[in-house]
Amino acid sequence: MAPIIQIREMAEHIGAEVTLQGWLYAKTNKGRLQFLQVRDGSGLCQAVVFKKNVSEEDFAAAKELTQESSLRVTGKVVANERSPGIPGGYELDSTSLEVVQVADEYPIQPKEHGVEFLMKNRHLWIRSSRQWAVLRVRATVIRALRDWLDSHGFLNMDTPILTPAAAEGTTTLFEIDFHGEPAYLAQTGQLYNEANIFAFGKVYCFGPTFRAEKSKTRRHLQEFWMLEPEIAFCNLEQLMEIEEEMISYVIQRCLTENAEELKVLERDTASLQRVMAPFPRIHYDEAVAMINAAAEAGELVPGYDDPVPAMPWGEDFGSPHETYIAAQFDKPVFVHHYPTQIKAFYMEPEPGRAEVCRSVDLLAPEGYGEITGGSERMSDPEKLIAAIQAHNLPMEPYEWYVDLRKYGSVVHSGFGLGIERTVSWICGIGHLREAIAFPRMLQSMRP
RNA sequence: UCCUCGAUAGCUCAAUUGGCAGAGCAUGCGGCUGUUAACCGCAGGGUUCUUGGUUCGAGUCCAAGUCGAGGAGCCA
Repeated sequence: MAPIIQIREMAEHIGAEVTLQGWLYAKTNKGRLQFLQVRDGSGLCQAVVFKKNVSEEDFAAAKELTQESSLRVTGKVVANERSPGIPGGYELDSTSLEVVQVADEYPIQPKEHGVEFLMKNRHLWIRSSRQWAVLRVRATVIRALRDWLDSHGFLNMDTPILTPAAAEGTTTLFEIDFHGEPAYLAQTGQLYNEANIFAFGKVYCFGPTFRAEKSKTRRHLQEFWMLEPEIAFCNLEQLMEIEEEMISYVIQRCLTENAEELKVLERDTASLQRVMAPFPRIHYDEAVAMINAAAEAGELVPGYDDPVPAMPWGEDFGSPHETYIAAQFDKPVFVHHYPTQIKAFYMEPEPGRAEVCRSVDLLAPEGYGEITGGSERMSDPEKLIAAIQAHNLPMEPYEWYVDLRKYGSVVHSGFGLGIERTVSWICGIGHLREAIAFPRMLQSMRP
């Protein structure tokens, strides 16, 4: 019996007889010669079936195979420059074939399809090579993030998904019935992580978060995965260093571990190779000045036909503003010190200039938008209570949160990183829905 | 919530001013020893999103609705 191997390891078996097990991705029938494109989850390999090299029955069986039929195919691994595949350059010179199931007529063809059709068939679409590549990059991103954090003294702490109150008060939440009491699906684990750091120093949580926003754009999902590190004895400047080191590491890991996937996606890797710390940093004041200078000069938003709109100091950036700012740099750019009034209550105001706070967003290049948002947290209990009251939030749900500042309060900071946005950026794809296997979007949660 | 666009064969699309419903791919049958979304021949495949209206005549024009896409706001 030939050993069963994964297509990814073909190169290590040149000249050997092996068995591949997988599904038929595509087939070309040339009469006495058939080319079977077999995918097994790890890659894609062409199995060549010559009539004279296999039994009558096996040759006939190969002829009956439809797209996505499951099979096992045995043969000799041959290096051949002409062979397509992931990775390319190897093929299987088949000697025998076992059909597991002949698939029904498969709806997705190797050609252009519309979004609606593909989303309706998402359970099948994930088998297609582009989707397969994106989701493998996603796995690498998550693995690399965890590796970096785990090896830099962070402890993984899981935070609750069922929560009694809004963490930030502003965003729309999914309300559920917690045995007669209203509860909400978490939109962040941050407040709990702030408790965790006083026990463990440096922590991160990673899990799904939920936003019931009426957003219907390529940059929004109703359910997305967020990584949230939180660090004790860490100020805003130190936070930015952590972010840029971690993200540079993740990009470089993807470049080495997912070279084949990025090739499938036809991603321009030169722009990713530039993503090395340090990243440029600009103050909110500076960003507003850049935007208004561009607006005055009549510059267009990169990628759009609309001019950059002017904005008054004190407002949050609109989507066109973010796109314009990010396009001025060839690396991700930090924008820090946003106006206090547009940010969450727990952010530390800048000493001596309380109208701005010690917050920072990281904007990805190429129009991929905000991929992290973070800040130095308020560490004085009296100021925190005042902030909660100023935002008209109820005191009771935050009592434990204020408590943290009474027993050994320290300067601390943290941020959240959106996984789907990061994956979309790395893969160069146009919509977040492709960066998660089964996206939840406004008016769409099937399959 | 607002703005813009769209819906025709299983899929992707075409159909001139309102005048016979079309093609490619997929499917079935046949052919082919190097295909890369192969190619060649033959065949089958339609409630033109729904409802109403205008007209001798509507895929095409009008109205309402449904569904989808892109964008704004908000955000990661």
